[in-house]
Amino acid sequence: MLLANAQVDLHLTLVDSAQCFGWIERGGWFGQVLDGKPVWLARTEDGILCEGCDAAYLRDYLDLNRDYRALASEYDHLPAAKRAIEMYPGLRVLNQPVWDTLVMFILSANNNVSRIRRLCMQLSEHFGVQYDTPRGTLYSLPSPERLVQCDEASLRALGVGYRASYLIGSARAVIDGFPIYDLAGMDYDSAHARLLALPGVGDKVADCILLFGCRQTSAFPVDVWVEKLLRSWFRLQSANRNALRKDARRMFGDHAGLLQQFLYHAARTGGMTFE
DNA sequence: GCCCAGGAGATGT
DNA sequence: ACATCTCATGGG
Repeated sequence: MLLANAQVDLHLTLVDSAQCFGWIERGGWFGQVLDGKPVWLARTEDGILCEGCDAAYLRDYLDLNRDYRALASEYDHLPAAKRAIEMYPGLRVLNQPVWDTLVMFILSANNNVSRIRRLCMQLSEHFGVQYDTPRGTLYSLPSPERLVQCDEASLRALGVGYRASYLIGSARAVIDGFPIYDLAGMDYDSAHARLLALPGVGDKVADCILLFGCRQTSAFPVDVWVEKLLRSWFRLQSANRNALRKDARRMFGDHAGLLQQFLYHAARTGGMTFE
């Protein structure tokens, strides 16, 4: 299946942007299991080649139904914001399966991108479902049901460290009825507050789950890079990261989180420098 | 050895 | 409400 006129840089969006950690790259093809289906993507001159899922699903996952030029124009009054969006025309903010997003961002706490990716792979290869395809083998992340069967020691053996108990505890909560699939339909403040009940989920991880897994486009994750850029580029003087989160949402509006991804990437990769 | 990484949780004030 | 500590692990 060919997805025509797709304005997306697969390597930038799926690998470099640190909003997901499960895609593997092999010979120009990108592979991951999405909602129980092994998916392979590749760029051609005409668009995105896709094996394993239909066009509507992929368009939604890659957020291709959104006008990112219009997004940039929402920030005409904030030059640094507009510049960051226009600097990366191939970067999109993904709409990912919420459980996978929860697992990945529990792993992300106080961790670096390359190691998060490695832990995600370890977890998938040991406890996920294996899919053999003509292009190679892919592994899903473990389901909540599989994860609660793991003991803490076996997860620590993979290198996840103190996050082992968080993974098991959040899996338990989901099995016991925590409404992860309702978060997308809730107002932001309610959804954010509910997520804090899960072990391993604080203010920042909750915002990542809402932004990358629940279509809550105003969710604004504040990590070390975002704190730095908010103070430097936007002169915010909020006392701490929680206050920065609230002030940034107020300043950037309903699509604050989409902007956040461009700002984060510009700061982390040096596309825009600090003074 | 040190500091850092898409921080969270526990404790003390 | 806010400040401080600890928690694994690998890389620079």
